[in-house]
Amino acid sequence: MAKIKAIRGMNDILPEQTPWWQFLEESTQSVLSSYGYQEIRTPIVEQTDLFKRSIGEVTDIVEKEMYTFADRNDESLTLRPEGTASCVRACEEHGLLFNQVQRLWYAGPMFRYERPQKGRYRQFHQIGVETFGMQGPDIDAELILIGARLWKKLGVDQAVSLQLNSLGSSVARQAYKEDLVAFLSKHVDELDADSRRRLQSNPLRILDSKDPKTQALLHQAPDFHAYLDDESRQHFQQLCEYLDAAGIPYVINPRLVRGLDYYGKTVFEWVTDRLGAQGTVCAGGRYDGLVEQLGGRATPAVGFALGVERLILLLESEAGLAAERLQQADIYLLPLGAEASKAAMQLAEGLRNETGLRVLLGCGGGSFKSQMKRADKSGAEIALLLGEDELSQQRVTAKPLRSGEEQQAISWQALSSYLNNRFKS
RNA sequence: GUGGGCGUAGCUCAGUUGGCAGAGCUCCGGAUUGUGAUUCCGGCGGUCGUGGGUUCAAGCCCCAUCGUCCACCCCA
Repeated sequence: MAKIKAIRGMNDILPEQTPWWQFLEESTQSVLSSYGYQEIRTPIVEQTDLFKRSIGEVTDIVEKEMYTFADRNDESLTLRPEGTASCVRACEEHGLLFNQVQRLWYAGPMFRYERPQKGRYRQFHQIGVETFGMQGPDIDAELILIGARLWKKLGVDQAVSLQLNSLGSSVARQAYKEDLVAFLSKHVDELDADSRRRLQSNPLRILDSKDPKTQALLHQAPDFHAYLDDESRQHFQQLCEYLDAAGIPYVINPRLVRGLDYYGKTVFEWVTDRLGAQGTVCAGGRYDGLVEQLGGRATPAVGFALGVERLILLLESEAGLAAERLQQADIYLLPLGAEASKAAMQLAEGLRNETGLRVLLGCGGGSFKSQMKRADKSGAEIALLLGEDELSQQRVTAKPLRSGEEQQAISWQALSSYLNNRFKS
C-alpha cells in the first residue's frame, strides 16, 4: 500500500522549526499590540464570489490558483488565497466599519495552487495588518513604521529595504492603462511573449517585465507619474515626508505594481536580495475602493501582509538561527524501576508547582544508560536520579550534566529551594 | 502551465566499463549490573521513488510516470 504523504506544497513544520515560528509570531504580536492593533480571526473557507469580486476576475490567483470546490449543498467554496477579503467581509458583516476607525491584524494559512519553489508554497502563512476609516497618509506611514520596527526586533533590518510607489486613483490608472495599451499595441512585435499576453490580462504588469527588449521599449512609453491625479500626488508626497521625518529610508520604484486589483494610491514592498527569486517579504498598499466594491459604504483602507515562510528563511540566513541544539528542559528526572517511577511523577509535579522550571520526566523505561543518554539529549542542566536507594531515603542524586561539578544527594524536601537557588540567574 | 537538477537505510551521502547493497550520523546492546556527553566492540535498519523495457545479469542503460528542489509565469 502506498504511503500517505503530505499534499504537494503543503509542509509540516517540525519541532526543530517551530521555535522560529513562535519567535516570529510573538515578536509580531508584541509590536502590533504596542501600536494598539487588535487581532481578528476569520474562517479559512469563504464563498468563492468573495475572492472573485475582491481580487479581480482576471488575475492569476482567481483564474488558476484557487482551491475551489463544491460544498455538499453545491455552494462554491474557496480556501482563502489571501486575507484582506475575509477581513473586510467580517468587518462589514459585523458593523465594525460604521463610523469608526479600525486597526486590525490576523495570522494564518493561505492557499494557492502554484508550483512550489523556494519561499513559495501551496499552503503558506501570512500575518496581515489592515486598517479602516483613515484616509490620510499618516496611517500609511504608521504601517511602514510597524514593519521597520519589526525588522529591527527580528534582527533582519539590514537585509530588507523598502520600495514605494503610488498607483493613483482608479480614474488616473484607467486612463494610463488605456494609453499604455495603445502605445504597446503599436509595438507588439517588440514585446516578449509574456508581455504580449499581459496586454490583455494585466497591462500594468508589463512595467515589471524582466525582458530587456521590453524594458527598452518602455523607455518611450507614457510615464505613469504624469497621469497621477493631484490628490494622489499630494498623498504620496506627504507620505514621503512622514517617512523622511521618521528616518525611514525608501526607494521610489515607479514600476512597482501590485498584483491584486483592489490597490490604489500607496503601494509598498519590503524586499530582500537574499532569498533567490522570492524577494518580497512583506507587501501592501491602500485599497480605498474595496469595501464599497464588496457592498459596504465607501471606506478608506490600507494594509499589508508579510510572508511568514519567507521571513523565517530570512531569519535563518541572517540571524544564524539554525545553529544550537534546542534545550528542551531544565531538569531531567530519571527514575529507575516501577516504584521510583510512581514517586518521580509526584516529585515532578511538585517541582513544577514550586519552581516554574521545565521538568522532563524519564518515561518509558529502558536501561540506565539509555535513560542517561536521553537526559543528556534533552539539553537539561541537571539530571535528578531516583533509584531504590534514593527512594528509601527520600532523596535524589542531583548530577550536573553541563559542568564537571560533583553530583550530590538532596532530600526531596530541600529540592525545590536547591533548584530555585541554582537556576536563579 | 513551462524549463532544468536530483530521487540509494530514519538523516547526510558514496556506489568504478552493467557483475554479492555500502559509509558516516542516529538508535539499541556490550566494554562499565546505577552515571550521559569522549573512546572501543557488536547489532537493528533497503520495494535503490514507481511501472515497463534491453541484458545471462540493471542502483547504473532506454521509455514512461510520480515526488522533490530551483527557475519562469505569478505572488507574501
